Amino acid sequence: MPDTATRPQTDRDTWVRAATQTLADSGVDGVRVETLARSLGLTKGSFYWHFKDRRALLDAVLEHWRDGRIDDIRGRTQSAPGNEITQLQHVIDTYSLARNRRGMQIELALRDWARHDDAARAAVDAVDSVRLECAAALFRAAGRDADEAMNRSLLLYAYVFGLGMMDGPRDTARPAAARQFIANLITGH
Amino acid sequence: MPDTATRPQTDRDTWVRAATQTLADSGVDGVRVETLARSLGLTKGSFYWHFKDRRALLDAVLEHWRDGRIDDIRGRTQSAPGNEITQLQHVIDTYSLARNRRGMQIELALRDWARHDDAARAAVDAVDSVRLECAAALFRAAGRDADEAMNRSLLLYAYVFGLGMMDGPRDTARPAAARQFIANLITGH
DNA sequence: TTCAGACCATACGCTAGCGTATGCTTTCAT
DNA sequence: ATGAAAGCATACGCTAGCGTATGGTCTGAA
Repeated sequence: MPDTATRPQTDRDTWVRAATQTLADSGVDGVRVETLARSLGLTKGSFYWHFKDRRALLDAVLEHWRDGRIDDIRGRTQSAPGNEITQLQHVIDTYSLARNRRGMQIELALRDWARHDDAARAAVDAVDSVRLECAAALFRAAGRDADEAMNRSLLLYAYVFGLGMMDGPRDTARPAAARQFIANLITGH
Repeated sequence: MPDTATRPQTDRDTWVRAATQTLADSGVDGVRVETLARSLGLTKGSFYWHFKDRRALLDAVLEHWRDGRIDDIRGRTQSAPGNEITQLQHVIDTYSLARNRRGMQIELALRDWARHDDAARAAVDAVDSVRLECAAALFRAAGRDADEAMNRSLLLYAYVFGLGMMDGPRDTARPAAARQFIANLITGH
């Protein structure tokens, strides 16, 4: 019994992972099934056995990303004893630091994709709403009222993604003092 | 004497403008010379008379955008009597409001393009550095020291572009109170 | 008038990529 | 052992798009 639900996924996931990588590097339009096949040492014959068409692959990428992000966010913002602000600052660092560059690349590629594609838009929106809600919960736990909590959350995420966009592939890490100053403005400390 | 410098530009500009429009709507990869030609009621024969190749058109788009932006920014931040903060808040509104959606679409398309293309990266960087410097000058005029001025400028622009990215084609204008709260956090009032 | 050059259309060859059709192996249950 | 299905390769037709070649028209200057 090959795990009637999970087992047949592993091969599909190979394609999904490769597609995600290409997405991060070259954008959606860079995700081509023949190119992907070559980079995997396979051919289209394989691809079209696992997926109906190119669109099905893209949808799988979206689903995979969305679920992974939501799990990650939930794990990252749960269980805050009394140091919610520290936790929020950590969230900022997670996104704005040079490490995790890959995650940011995927974010940016997805968000650009979302400008033309409804499914991508839906995935991004779903993740954003979880992110905003979780961050707002932390702000509320730190004593802010509901409106302010949401506004600060919005500022937080808009800032980190905007920064990722402006910085491009620059590895010039910004001075820690600068990062700290901005983080304090956002969190209010 | 047909303006040996400016006159021959007008026809080229027709292509550049159309390309910029398509860029905003569909990203760089949507800018195709045959498609563009059709939408202009022309053919490739015309295009390849004005441009060496597709790349030349893209470079012209970059140059046109860069010069236009820099002029605009300079005009928008010059001549600040004593109300620099008001001026900065106006900059935030300019970008984050639903109007001027087109400008934001171009920004986002260019910035995504800049992730893979060095020339686009250079154009974006050039504009950003002018923007940041001008905004920082306003902050300094409002009494902030050089470091803080630059940090707040960075926060300001990262926020507006990040917001543009998160909002997508949503026309749900955010409540004025929310926008005001965030603008006050950024400017420090 | 006539000739040059600006401006544009038509037609061509070429490539990348999509999706389909078909056949070859390997595995696994009967 | 054998038939079915999983998993993959090969070969095909088709389209969009690039860049080139070539020829047409129209205008202004000599």
